Parts: sequence; C-alpha cells; structure tokens
Amino acid sequence: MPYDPSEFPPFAVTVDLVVLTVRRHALCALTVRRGEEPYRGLWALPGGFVRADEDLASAAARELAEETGLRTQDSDSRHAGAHLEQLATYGDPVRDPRMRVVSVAHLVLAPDLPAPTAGGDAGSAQWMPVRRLLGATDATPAERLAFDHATILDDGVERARSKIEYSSLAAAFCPAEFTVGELRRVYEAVWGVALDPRNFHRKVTGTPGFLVPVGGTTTRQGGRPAQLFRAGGASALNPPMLRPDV
Amino acid sequence: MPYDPSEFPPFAVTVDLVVLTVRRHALCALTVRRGEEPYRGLWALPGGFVRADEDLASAAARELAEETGLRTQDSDSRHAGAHLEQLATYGDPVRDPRMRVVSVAHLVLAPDLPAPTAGGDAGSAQWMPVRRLLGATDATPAERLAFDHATILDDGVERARSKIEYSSLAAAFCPAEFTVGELRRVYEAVWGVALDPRNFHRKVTGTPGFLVPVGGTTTRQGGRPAQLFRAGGASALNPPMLRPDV
DNA sequence: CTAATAGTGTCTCTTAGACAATATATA
DNA sequence: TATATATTGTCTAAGAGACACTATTAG
Repeated sequence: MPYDPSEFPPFAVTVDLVVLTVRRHALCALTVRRGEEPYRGLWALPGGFVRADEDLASAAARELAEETGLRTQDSDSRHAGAHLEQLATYGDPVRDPRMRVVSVAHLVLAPDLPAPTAGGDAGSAQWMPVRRLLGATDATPAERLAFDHATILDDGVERARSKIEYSSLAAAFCPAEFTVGELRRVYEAVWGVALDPRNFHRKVTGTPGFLVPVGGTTTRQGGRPAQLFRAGGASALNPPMLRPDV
Repeated sequence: MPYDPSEFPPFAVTVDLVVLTVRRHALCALTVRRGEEPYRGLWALPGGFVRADEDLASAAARELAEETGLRTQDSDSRHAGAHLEQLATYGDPVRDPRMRVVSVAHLVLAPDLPAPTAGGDAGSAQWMPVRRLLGATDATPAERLAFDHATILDDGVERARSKIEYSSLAAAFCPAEFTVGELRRVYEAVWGVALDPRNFHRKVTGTPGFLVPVGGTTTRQGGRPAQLFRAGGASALNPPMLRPDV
C-alpha cells in the first residue's frame, strides 16, 4: 500500500505515564484527578499531547518533569534519576469518546518522593497503592481509573514485575545509595511476596557487577548497620531472580 | 494539561510489521521493495496506515493478511496461525521526511511459508535472512532498510530471541505438529547457536504442559522417526531455557 | 537485657551441561 | 553396511531454598 499523504486519517497522539514507586512497603502509582469530562472526578494516569516536533520519549520525560519534577536517568547519569521506558501503545478507536487518540504509554520507576505535587498544573496528583487501583475484587467506583488506564496500569505493573527478575531495575526504586535490605523490600513490595533475607543477600551480592559497595553504612532501618551499595553496571541478572509462587 | 481537541497536532499513524520465520536454518524477515521515494529501491518492512475506525492490532492483522495471506492465532485458535504481538512505537519527528508519522510496530512469528507473495499488492516481497539485513559488518548498501526499519527489525529480533527463553513461543515458528528436533532447530536459528539435542529433548519434554504428544511420528528430517507434538497450553517456561554464551 | 536487622555458613534437592549408549530410519 | 537423527541414562557442578548461627545496632 503506497503512502498517500493527502488522505491519511488524522490522529491525536498522547503519552500516558505509569509512574511507579514503593511507599511504606506498597507499590504505588501516580494518579491525577480529572477535572473535566469525560470521567470527571475519576483518577487518571498523567499524560498529555505529543508536540509537533517532539520525540515520544522526550514528550514522556517532559510530562514527567511537569507532573513530578523528576528527571530521567538519561539526562543525569548517576544520581537516582528515574528510569523511563516505553511500555505499549493503546489505540482502540473508542478509547476516548471525543476523538481518535492513540496513546503511547511509558513506564517510569522512581524512588520514593516526598510529595507528588511538585509541578505546576498537577494540583490533585497523588500516589495511590496499585492494589487499590487494580483490586479485581472490591474496587470502590471512586478508585476506578478513567479511560483504559486500568489496563495500561496493569500492563505497566506486570512489566515492572517481570523486568526486575532479570535486570537490576529494582534499584531504580531506591535512592542512589541503598542497602541490600532496602532492595529486598522493593522486590517484596513489587511482587507482593516475602523473600528470605539471607538467600536474597547471597544472590545479589554474589552476582558480579550487580551491586557496587560504596563504603559507608547506614542504620536507617534499625538493627545492625548495613553496607551501602549503588547499582552496578550489570543490567542483566543471569540466572534471574526467581519470583516465588509462579 | 487539559485536552483541547481543537489544537492537537495531527499525526499519521501506521503499523509496521516485523514478520519472522525460520527458513533453511536461518532467521528471516519479510521485506518489501520500495517502489517510490523516499528510499526508492531499498527494502522496507511491510506496513501501512491505520484506518480511521480500526484498532492497532486489527490493522496489523489486516496488513499481514494483505501481504502474506497469513491468519493470526486469535482468529484460528489451533492450526498454525501466526503469533502477533505489539512490539514498540517509533515516533521520531524526522523518521519520515514527508510528514509526522508515528509507527506502531508489531512482531509476527510465522511458520515457514512456501512463498511470500500470496497477497495482492506485495509484488516484490521477499524473505531476507536477518543476518544480512542487520550485519553490522559488511552490509551491502542495497540490503539496507529504509527509514528506521533496521532499528525496528533489530528490536523485533531481540524480542523474539528473549521471549523464546521463557515461553513456548518458538512453536509459532513451527507447523501445527512438529518434532523436538524441529523445535530445537528453531532455537538454534533464532539464537544462532548450537544446542545439545539430548539436553534440549530432556528439557522440553520434561516441562509439564509445554509439549503435547499427538501420536504419530515422522521422518521428515531423516534418521530415526521422531514423535510429533503440538504446543501445549503452558505459555510460561519456568525455569527458562537458558541461552548459551550470555 | 530484648528486639530488630545484617550477614555467613551449611545442608539438600533440583537442574543445566557434558557425554555414553541405544534405537530406528535412509542410502 | 555407513550415516543421520531420536531418545534414554549417567555423572558432575552450580544454584535455589531452608534454616542455624553470629554480629551489631537501638531501646
């Protein structure tokens, strides 16, 4: 089928963001309250239009900065920048009742932040526990997500859950320097399981290049002081960390 | 940022297809010769515009049928339908010199087909060995792909290589009934390595639900007749098949 | 002291990988 | 017969999971 630029159907293209963090042992997603129809009053994922001269990843990074003040890792290579990657694209013809909108969803993994309302126009942004947004059982209608955002969030959470199995991506949920116990609690929150602290310690410290000792210790968690590490260059974890119960 | 439908920038949205198969022990991709500018005469991935009332996956399935006559597995649940999944979306502002085009790439894994030109408008479609399209070393200019299609193909090949590690997706490269040896040759072609036939046999037949014996035998490959299997329902392979050399 | 977390060691069981040996077809 | 592929079995080394034990802080 040859291109015919004069008769292509016009689409609006947006980016939506699944921004995940771990707060108080729970996996949370950033949500914003919709102030207008459709779905007025419901929670939605942050997002917005891709500009005419803008790359998709740039649009996602820009929206992220606007909503949270977060920088991505690409721009600031070492200091706890958030991880950003493309997730998937959603283009059901009726997903937005107003017009044909194709949304390129992105996944952001961020360390715990003090408060989500750093940016300008996100007056009612909030970290919501993923369990409450996706709980198939008894979701309060007020906690339902607008549009197809529950599907997008579900896909993003599943991506995060599977990616930390075989990569060092879980460190993106931690501050620049962290302990083995903090990293383990990330896995436990994301997977919703309990891991044996001793076997976990042996696994992550025994994988070359996965963690780099940084010298100091901390007693943030109480108990015996723990060594501080930062994420090593090894992005591949082989053999992978095995998710229990699967 | 509130929606303002009256001033969103208009985009064209296309689907591009990375259609992979295994022919004569080599991983091959479906390519079409471009008949017009830009990139006239170069190979490109098949694809086309998403229609105004069409879902992304439907557009990909339609283009696939037009170019190859292949049906996807969703429509025909058991008989060697091709596997189709969304791959990623490419939206660099200058990826198409004529206009702003966002392309939602899809990955198709298909059994070996007699000839690629089953459809109507794909007069110059051809299976090309992936090695020659992506060979970083000495790629003939005539074998370069148009637009950013080399990047898309690379992403698709990498997706296929990693997904067969932990899923039964390799069976999508085989006919409906296949032998353990044929499945092993798929892994060998996709990964570009040699696998031990005995350990491979033990692994795949020892994983419950991965392969279902279908009763007959075949001697397609010469040698002792091999049992025929079809893909089992178990889509998850845990622990995964380990890719050597990594 | 107790409670909490960090970290090491040890045991068992499963499995990957190497490879010997046997089975059954074609040329 | 030789040759090719299929299939089973055996051995070893590595790693996961269970868990005893020690180390070091706070209260």
